[in-house]
Amino acid sequence: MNLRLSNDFWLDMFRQIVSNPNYGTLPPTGKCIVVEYCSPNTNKPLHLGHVRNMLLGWSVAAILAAAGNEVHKVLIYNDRGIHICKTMAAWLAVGKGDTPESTGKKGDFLVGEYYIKFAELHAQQKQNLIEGGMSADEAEQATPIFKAAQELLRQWEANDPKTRQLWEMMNAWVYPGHNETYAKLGVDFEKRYYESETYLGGKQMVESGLAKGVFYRKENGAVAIDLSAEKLDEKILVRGDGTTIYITQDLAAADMRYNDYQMDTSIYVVGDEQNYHFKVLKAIMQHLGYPFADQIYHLSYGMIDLPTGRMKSREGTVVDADDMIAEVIATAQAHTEALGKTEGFTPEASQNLYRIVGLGALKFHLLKINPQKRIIFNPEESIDFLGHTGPFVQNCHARIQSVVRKYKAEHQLDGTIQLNPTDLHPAERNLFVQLYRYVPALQVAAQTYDPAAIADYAYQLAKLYNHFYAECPILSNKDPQLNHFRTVLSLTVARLLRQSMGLLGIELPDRM
RNA sequence: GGUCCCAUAGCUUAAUGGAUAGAGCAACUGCCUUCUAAGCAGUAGGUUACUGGUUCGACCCCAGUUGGGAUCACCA
Repeated sequence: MNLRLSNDFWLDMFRQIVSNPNYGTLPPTGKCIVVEYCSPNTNKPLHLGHVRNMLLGWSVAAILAAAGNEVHKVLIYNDRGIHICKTMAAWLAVGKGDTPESTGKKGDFLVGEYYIKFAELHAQQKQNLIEGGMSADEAEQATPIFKAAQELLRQWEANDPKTRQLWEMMNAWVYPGHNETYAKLGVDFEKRYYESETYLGGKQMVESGLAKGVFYRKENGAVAIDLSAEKLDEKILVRGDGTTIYITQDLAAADMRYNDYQMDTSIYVVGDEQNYHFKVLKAIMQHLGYPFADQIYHLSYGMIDLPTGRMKSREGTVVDADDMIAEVIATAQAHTEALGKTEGFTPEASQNLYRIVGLGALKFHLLKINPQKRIIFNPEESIDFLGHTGPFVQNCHARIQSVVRKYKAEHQLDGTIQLNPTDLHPAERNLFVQLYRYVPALQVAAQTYDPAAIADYAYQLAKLYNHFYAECPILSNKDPQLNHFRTVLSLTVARLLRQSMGLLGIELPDRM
């Protein structure tokens, strides 16, 4: 009796899901959320750490939007500063006028080469100075290449036209390179901020903070705030010489963002090495009385390390995003060909499948893990395509589409379900329950800013479907109503698979 | 030294304070003459780092210990 009532309930629930094309989209909350993710420097290509950052940020934005929020995705470019000037100095020293056009190299990679070149030149020159009798500390600041970089920074800040021109030229090489990587990964930004446009704005905020008595001036003219009540100590906001520092620029950027969006919540997807920085940022914004300050949220994620330790771009030990993407697509191709899955595919369709499966594997691999956990990436070991993976879910979708194609070749699908609840198979009932759990899963993911909750949902759904698929014939029952019902069930599972995996930025192929 | 994060099976991991801690990989056994085997079914593998505490009940909350990581610039 219990079972029967229960089956009635679930069958009714299923009918509602089938007849509601908007199932899984939550009603508007009226809240405006800005998500900043990926804050690259313009002196090198994007690497695997950025990939985690971008996938996480993009996915959280998608989840929040599905949960009924107005979401704006933004990016900030660290396009100025000593790191850029180092690259410029190296290019002036040994670049021989090379450009992406003249070398045929992708712009961000070409610029990145000079960042490494700078480190090499600096190390050499430092060694020479030390051999000449200078102390290591002194030599660190005294190499000709370092001095050239410092001079470029001074000239940049003084608006020297030639320096600005060089800077703009090299940055202009980087942006198309990064854009290509964003496109490959399928991430996008509504608005791009540039530090070169925000870094001066902090001074006004400092003035108003001083006027409000939130900040105070030290003996040497530096401006500070006392955050010892928050266990964050005293923070300097402006140096004794009147120049601003990193935190001040971020305050200015936050202020500018508020002017642009008047958001209720501001999310920063940034690595956990900056936990302290964002605590300070939030505390200062609270002291300054910004309405959204309490809703500043640092979505902190763990670094991706190599088995040998941290990736260091200066030492050339980084895994470049482009290489990673290319490799995972190549691996997808090898697996797919070994399984003979692309018979009858056009070359274009095959390439597209490799791309979808490769990226699916990569994205699922990075998003299924709780963001705060650090990931050790071993380049020797390729990413899995079996078991708890993106391709597992993709394959489930493809086999559903295959069954549905066969049904549609012979019959009409009208979506009506005629089934006696007592005839419900346990595997079918389990699928009903999992379909119903989509909304709670989405709510949890939105509340905790955690795509892993969605990845787990999609995996569970695919796993339950595969069990059903093995247990229950879909097309070969004597009862045509049963065939129809199981096809509708399959279609609905496919829909929720697409919906959930879509929140992770993962496409699902119709054949694989 | 101060602050913060992490620790679950050999490996990677899951679990609003509530049922026998759930998966995947690796290992072993079965299943393609019916819908896609990137799959399914099964075997084996756990003192949830350690010690206490709170609770009717703790992987989960609290305190301490150990191990790993991050951070604490008038750097970014």
